Amino acid sequence: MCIHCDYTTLLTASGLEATVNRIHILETIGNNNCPLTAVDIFNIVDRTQSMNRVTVYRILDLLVEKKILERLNVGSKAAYYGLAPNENHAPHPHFYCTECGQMDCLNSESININADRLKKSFPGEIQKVEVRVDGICKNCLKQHGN
Amino acid sequence: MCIHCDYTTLLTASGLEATVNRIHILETIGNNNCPLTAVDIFNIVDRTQSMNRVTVYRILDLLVEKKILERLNVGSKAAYYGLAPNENHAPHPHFYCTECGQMDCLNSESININADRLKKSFPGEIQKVEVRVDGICKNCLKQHGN
DNA sequence: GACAAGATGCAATATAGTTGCATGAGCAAA
DNA sequence: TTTGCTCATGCAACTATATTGCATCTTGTC
Repeated sequence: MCIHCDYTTLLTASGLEATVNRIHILETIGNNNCPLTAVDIFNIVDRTQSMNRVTVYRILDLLVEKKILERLNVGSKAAYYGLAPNENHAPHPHFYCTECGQMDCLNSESININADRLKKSFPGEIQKVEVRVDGICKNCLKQHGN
Repeated sequence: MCIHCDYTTLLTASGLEATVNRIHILETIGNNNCPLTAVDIFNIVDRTQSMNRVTVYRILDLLVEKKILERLNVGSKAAYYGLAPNENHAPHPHFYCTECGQMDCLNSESININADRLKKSFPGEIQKVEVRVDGICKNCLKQHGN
């Protein structure tokens, strides 16, 4: 997904050490074209480099806090992680298939959002607006259809 | 929150028995002005009517499936449940305070969403568009501020 | 009342994420 | 190079959330 992001730079720019584990996790997410759960990430990373489950959770938490990753949520299930919006990635909505559980990135132009009204009147601080489209993906529709 | 919805009618219209437990759960959610977690609902209901935890989960799942309730999700935490959009309730976005975990309903006009483009081009079936605003609520801002 | 279908309860289990504490790696001053 | 510090990681135990299987109870219908 991301041939533009230099993970080492991303990490050091946020004041984090660019450790092997962090790079592996970022590469795993970046090489995938859709967000992954912590368990997915652990399984993929652990195939080649042994890494502790807890370390995965801790790195994910840290990178979300530093806004290098974004956490996406969906019905009562595990959170998904993808690269956070940055100069190479516009913020974009996600599609979640309620049949197969697949999460996909949608084009940033596919949905138009205007939160100006809210931003003007809201008495708290707004950090982000997350848009998730739920439905049934093409593949599942095909399998069910006939 | 909802003095307009007749829960018994809502249930039977979906082909469900209007059991005491289901009514209690719907009343609990409807009387609250913001979405609640399954644990919240269990605690509230169980104070007056003894009800099994599992029953709460099962009823919530069922009512979400029948689109009487909607399930809202947030970072790695328990799901929240609110009344689903219907003739008395326009679909609306939600605000989630990352400090205190409070979830609130926003006015349906506060954010303008246009998904026409997606709906035209998307190859699957779109069931709903969920919008969640994350940030820090007024109260938490005040406490932190000074 | 007897029956069937569906609802509920209970115990056990599964899944996701967190915590506390010990160890290890990397860096920097002496 | 050694010492000491800081931060990263590992491991085991734990918590929170949700689900399953099976037994029992309720409700509506005849």
